Amino acid sequence: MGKAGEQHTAAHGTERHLQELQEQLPIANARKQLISLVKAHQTLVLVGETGSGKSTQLPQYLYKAGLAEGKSIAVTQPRRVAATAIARRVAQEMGVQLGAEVGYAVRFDDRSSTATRIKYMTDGMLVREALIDPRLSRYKVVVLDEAHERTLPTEILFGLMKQIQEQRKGGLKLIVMSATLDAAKFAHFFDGAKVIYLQGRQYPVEMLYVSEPVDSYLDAALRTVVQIHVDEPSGDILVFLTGQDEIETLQRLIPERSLQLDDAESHGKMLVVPIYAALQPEQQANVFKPTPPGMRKVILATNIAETSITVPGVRYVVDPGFVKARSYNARLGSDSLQVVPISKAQARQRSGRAGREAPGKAFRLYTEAAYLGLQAASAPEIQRVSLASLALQLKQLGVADVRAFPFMDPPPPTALARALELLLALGALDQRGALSQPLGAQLVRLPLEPVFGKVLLSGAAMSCSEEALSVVSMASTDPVFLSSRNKQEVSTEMRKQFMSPLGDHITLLNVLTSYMKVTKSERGRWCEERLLNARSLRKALEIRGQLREHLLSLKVALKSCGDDLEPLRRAILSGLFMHAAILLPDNTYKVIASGQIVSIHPSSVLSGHKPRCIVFDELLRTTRNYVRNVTVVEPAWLPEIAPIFFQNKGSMVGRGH
DNA sequence: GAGCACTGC
Repeated sequence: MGKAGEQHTAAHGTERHLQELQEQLPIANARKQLISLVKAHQTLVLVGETGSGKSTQLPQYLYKAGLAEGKSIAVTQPRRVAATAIARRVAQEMGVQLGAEVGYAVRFDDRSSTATRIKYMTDGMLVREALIDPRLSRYKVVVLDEAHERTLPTEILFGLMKQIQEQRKGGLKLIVMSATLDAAKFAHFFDGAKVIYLQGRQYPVEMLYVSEPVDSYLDAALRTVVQIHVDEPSGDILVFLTGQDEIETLQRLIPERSLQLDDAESHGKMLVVPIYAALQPEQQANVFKPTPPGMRKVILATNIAETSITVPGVRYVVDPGFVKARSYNARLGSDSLQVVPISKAQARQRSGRAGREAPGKAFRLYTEAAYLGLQAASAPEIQRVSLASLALQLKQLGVADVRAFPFMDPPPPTALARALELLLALGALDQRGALSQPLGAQLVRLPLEPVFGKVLLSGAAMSCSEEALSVVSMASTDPVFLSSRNKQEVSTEMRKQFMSPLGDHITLLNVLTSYMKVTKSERGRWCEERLLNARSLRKALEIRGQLREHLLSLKVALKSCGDDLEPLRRAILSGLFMHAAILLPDNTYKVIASGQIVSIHPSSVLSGHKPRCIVFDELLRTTRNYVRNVTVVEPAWLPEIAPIFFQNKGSMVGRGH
């Protein structure tokens, strides 16, 4: 096909860049100014480009200037790796032991002590600390980094900080750090906080757009990769795709296409490496291996390469402009996963990946007009997810009326109403809407969605805490059964040895129970032979251990129900009753709570079976409404286990045929 | 009888 690539044209420079903004400084030159600004203002909004050093340098400046006043500086990050990596680097720069003056705290890993004065942590960890100490009294300064990502915990911290600042009357400084231009919004929310811009260390990236919209972005991506390979000097190519399927397709097509190229007209061979979250760790490691001489690496990535993973050596980015995003329908209580256009902020983030080490080029497989038509940023998480856990935490934080909490962007009223209804139905709230004792108070301590917390606590009450621990831990991790189209039959065969006619939860329990009996050194191989995701199982076991500790501290007896799994299934129902469904004559199911018609997902062990009544974890809308992770229950249990909820639905259960 | 992006406590 020679050089017949996409027609790309250069951008005309209409994009507003940080460089054009006033007061922009390299952080080292701004040191004194920053310190005095923090002294003078209660809240500061810091906009820093990539590589501005704001996350590593600023906390050190403030600490050395004595602004912690004997207390500590908390720096939050949305991701564990960032929190731990930055803490290590800062400890090294300051020449102190990690865990002494500088430390970090993330789930399963606490490297902090009473001596820690600069504490890096995930935003969720700071929320956990606030649940115990709502005034965050051990901190003098809180830094909310990557605020533009608008994660659910950071969202809570925004409102909480506003409240604490009133209570502590200037006793707590807040610094909001953002990589994008949302500064005005943050500043406005925090009553006109001072905004500072910091210069970064990023090389220029040339933006290239297609001149006409493309029919198929996958085709266009393939052609563009080949075009770059033929026309451009050395440097690796990063392609953003929406999922495993697309990655596997291009993984097959790129080598086929490159066979048709003469080595003379291109720069050696292309080495195609995939990267996505579900990929096994050993294969993930391939993206970090240096590109062999005379070759060009083509990285096929999901969104994981947008923020979580930085691949070295990338000079060219190919961006089709789409992402697979989850959205939550509060009214129906269902999720859907759809391929949608990215936002301008995401487009900038993606193209920025070409300029980490040298000037680069970004090939956008959409027109410049299309770019200008994208929404500025994707909707914050709070607009897109179930708010049950958030509402529960706000109650613990002393917010009597969660609707009146100072949200930066208020969540949809229906979503908040649904969350409160669910908490009431679970028994986590009393009739006045306060946290119930002891259930509500126990649920808020557990690092689980409230529905799964309820499963666990009911399991404990029904003398099957050991089994409930396993079920809930397995439900909290990524799928354990590896799925790849080519290994389909083997995978199904392997699953049989764990399969239970009682459903997926019991099947998952069987997997974890077997896994726990395997010696540590054998576990990797054991998983490999059975096509099980080793990482998921390792994580499930970690979660299980942590939850077990929680049960012990709640003084809950740890018991096993042995072979009689009825109490366990009742426990599962006691948390998931909103997701109970009854068989209809046409072999579909009707969700009792919402009236939705659903089918059992073909990946479920119950697919093809027709139990009269089921409960499930998740309702996903794709080609149909599918439910996943399903357990068989008895219709008669419904009014026993959730009497208030099923009082008026009794007749419907009876009709269940 | 399909096909799930990514985080986190």
